[in-house]
Amino acid sequence: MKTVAAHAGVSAQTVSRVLRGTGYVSEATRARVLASVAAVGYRPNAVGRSLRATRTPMVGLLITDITNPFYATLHKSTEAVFRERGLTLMLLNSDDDPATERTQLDLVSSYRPSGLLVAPAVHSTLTTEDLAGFGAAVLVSRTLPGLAVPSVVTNEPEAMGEATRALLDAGHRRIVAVLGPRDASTTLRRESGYRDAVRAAGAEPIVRYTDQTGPGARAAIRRALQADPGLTAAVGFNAPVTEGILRGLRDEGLECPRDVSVVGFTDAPWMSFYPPPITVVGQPVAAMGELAARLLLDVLDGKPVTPGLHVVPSVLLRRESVAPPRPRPHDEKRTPCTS
Amino acid sequence: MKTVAAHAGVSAQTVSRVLRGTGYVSEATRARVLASVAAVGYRPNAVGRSLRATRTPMVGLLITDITNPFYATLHKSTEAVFRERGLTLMLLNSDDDPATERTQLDLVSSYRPSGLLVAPAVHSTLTTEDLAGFGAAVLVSRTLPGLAVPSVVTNEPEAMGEATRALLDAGHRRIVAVLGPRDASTTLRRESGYRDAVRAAGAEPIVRYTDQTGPGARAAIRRALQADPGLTAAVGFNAPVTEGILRGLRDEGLECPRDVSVVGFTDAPWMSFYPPPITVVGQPVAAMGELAARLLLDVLDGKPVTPGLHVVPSVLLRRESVAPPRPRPHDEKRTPCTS
DNA sequence: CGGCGGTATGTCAACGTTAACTTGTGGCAA
DNA sequence: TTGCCACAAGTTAACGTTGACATACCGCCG
Repeated sequence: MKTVAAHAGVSAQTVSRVLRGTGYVSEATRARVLASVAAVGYRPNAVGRSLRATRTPMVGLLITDITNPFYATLHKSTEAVFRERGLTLMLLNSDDDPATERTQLDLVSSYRPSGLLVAPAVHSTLTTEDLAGFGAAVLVSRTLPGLAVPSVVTNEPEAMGEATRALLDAGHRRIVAVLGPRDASTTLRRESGYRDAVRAAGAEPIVRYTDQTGPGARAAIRRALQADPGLTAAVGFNAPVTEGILRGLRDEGLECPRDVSVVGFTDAPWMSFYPPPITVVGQPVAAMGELAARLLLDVLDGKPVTPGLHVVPSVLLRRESVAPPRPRPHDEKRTPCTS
Repeated sequence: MKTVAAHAGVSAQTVSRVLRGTGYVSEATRARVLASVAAVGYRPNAVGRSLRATRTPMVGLLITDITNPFYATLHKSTEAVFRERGLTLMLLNSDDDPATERTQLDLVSSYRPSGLLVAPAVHSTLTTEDLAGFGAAVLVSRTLPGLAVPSVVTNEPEAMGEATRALLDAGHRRIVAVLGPRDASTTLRRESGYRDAVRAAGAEPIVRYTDQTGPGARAAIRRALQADPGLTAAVGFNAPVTEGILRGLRDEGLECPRDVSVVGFTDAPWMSFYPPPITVVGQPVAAMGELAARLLLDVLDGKPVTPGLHVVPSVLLRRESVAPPRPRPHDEKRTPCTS
C-alpha cells in the first residue's frame, strides 16, 4: 500500500480511502491512485485488515466428514449465503472425534472468525463456554444438550415415525430399525419416532445399534435377519446405513422389496435410480444450511434469535422399496454369499 | 498477550518465548507464564502472527464443486497431509466458472497463503502470472496448457484405452463414448484413449459430447441409442455421466449388461453395489491428492520439483457391467418410459 | 473581513506477534 | 582480576490496514 502511495504521490491513507470508497477523494486523485494500483500490481492484504478490525470476515464450518454428501451439501448451501455477504467459509473436519473437534476449534478460533457453524461430533464434549469465544455460534444437524445456542435440526422423530408408518401401512409388523451409536442425540431422536409409531400400531420394536457406517450396518442387518426369520422390513438410520442394509440383504440372498421392504433416512443421489428406487426421508439439507447461515448472520447483526431448536421439516420421498410383506423363504441350505 | 505478560509480571516477549518454546526461559518463569495463560484464558491470535510472518500458514484448495465426491475425497486427502505440517486448508468453490475462479483466487490471495492447489474450471483462463502471486502452486486433476506449474493427473488416455478394450475384448464393435465438453482438457485426453483403442481394433469411433452432468448424459445416450440401433456398449466420461447413461438405458427399456454393456471413468460409492456392479476406471483420488500436497510442500521447502505432468496410474476395476454383445431388440412399438 | 461548513489530504497510533538487538547476571577459565 | 560465555530477561520496530484527529484550502454568509 505504501508502494502504491509513493507511486501515486499521496499518503497511504488516501489509497485506503480510494480503495474502500469512503471519505473525500478528488476525482483526479482517485484516478491517479487507481492507475498506480494497477501499475504496481497491488493486492489488498486481508491479514492486515483483519488485525486492524480485530475479527476476520470469516465463518468456521466444523463438520465430521466432507466426504459425506450431507455435509458437502451443507457446505455448499451455507457458503452461498455467506459469500454474498462477503464472508469466507472456513471448512474444518473433526473426523467425528471429540479431541480433533477441540483441536480444530482452537485452530479456527485463533483466526478470530466472525462466527461459527458446528455439526458436533457424536460424543462431542463442547460446552457453552467453548463456543463463547466466537462472536456467534449456531449448531446444525445435531443438538448438544444444555447448550444455549440456536440449533437447526429436522423434525426427526416425526419424520422417522412417518417412514415407519409407511411400512406399517403396507402391512409389516416385524420391522427392524438399524440405528447409529446408542447414545448419540440423532439416534435418540430417530429411535423415539420409530418406537412410537411401532407401538401405536401394536407391534414390537426391534432395534440394532451400529457405528453408523455401511459395513457396520451390513453386519448388523445380517445378524438381525438370521436371529429373526420373521423380519420383513428394515429402517435405515442414514445413507451409509441404508446402503449397508441393501448389501446385507443381498448377502442373505434376499430381494428388496420382494422379500424385505426398506426405507431410509437421508437421501443420496443413487437412491433415486437404484433398482428399486429407495423410499427415504429426505432431509432438507440445503434449507437447513441456509437457515443456519441466516441465523448466524442475524446474531451477527444483533437481531434477536431464539437460542433453542429451529426445526426444518423433512419429507418422505415415497419410491419403490416398500411392498406388502410376504413370508421370508426358509430354506436352511441357503448359502449366504460373502463378498 | 500483554494481559498475560502483565498478569505474570514479565514482558510480552517472554510470553511469546514460553509459548513457542524458543530461546532461554527459566523454569520458574515458564511455569508462572503458563499459569497466567490459563488464568487469563489467552488464545493465540493467528492474524497477528501471520501479519508478522508476511504469509499465513494456510493453503488454498480451489475446486469446482465440493458436492462431487471426487473433490470431497481430494479435500480430505490433502487436508490430512497439510494438517500434520500445521497448515490449514482453505476450501474454495469455483462452480466451474472461470469468472468465479478468478474472484475466489483474488480472495484467497488476499490472505497471503503459503500455497495453492487448483483443480481448474473447464474453461479456465488462469495464466502463469495469476499463480505467480502464490508462494507455490500445483494443479490437480486438470492441466492447463502452457502453465509452467507441476500438475498431478492420471494416465487418462491409457486408462480410457484399457476401459475401451474391456468392451472390445468382450466382442463389442459399436461403442459410444459419452464425453464431457468438446474442448476440455480432460475430454481431449480421455477421448484420445478411446479413439486409439477403437481404431486399433478396426472399429469406428462413435462420440457424444455433453455438459458432463447426469441429465445431459441421459439425454445424450438416448439420442445415441435412437440414432444407432447397432450400439451395444457405452463408455462414461465421469461418475455423473455414467449414472446418466444407466438412467438413459432404463428410459429406453434396455438392461445392462444384457442389452448394453457399460464401463465408466471415476469410481463412485454406489457403483460397487449397484446391480450390476459397474466396471469402471478407478482414479486414485486420494493418492493424487496426497502427491499434489507433497509436491506443494516440496516447493515450499525449496526442493526441486519438475514443473510438468506427474502421473498417478488408474486401475480398471472389473465388475459386472460388461457382457458379450447381443443384437439389440428392435421392436418399434417400444415405449420409452419418461420419468 | 472574520468565521464557518464543505472538501481534500496528511499524520499518528493501534490491532497482536515476533526477529533482532540490548541489558544484566553469575560462573569460570586464563 | 579480567574477560568471556551461557543464560534470562527486556526494548524496539515492523508486518498492512484504518479510525481518529489534524491540517489546509475554498467559497460564502453575516
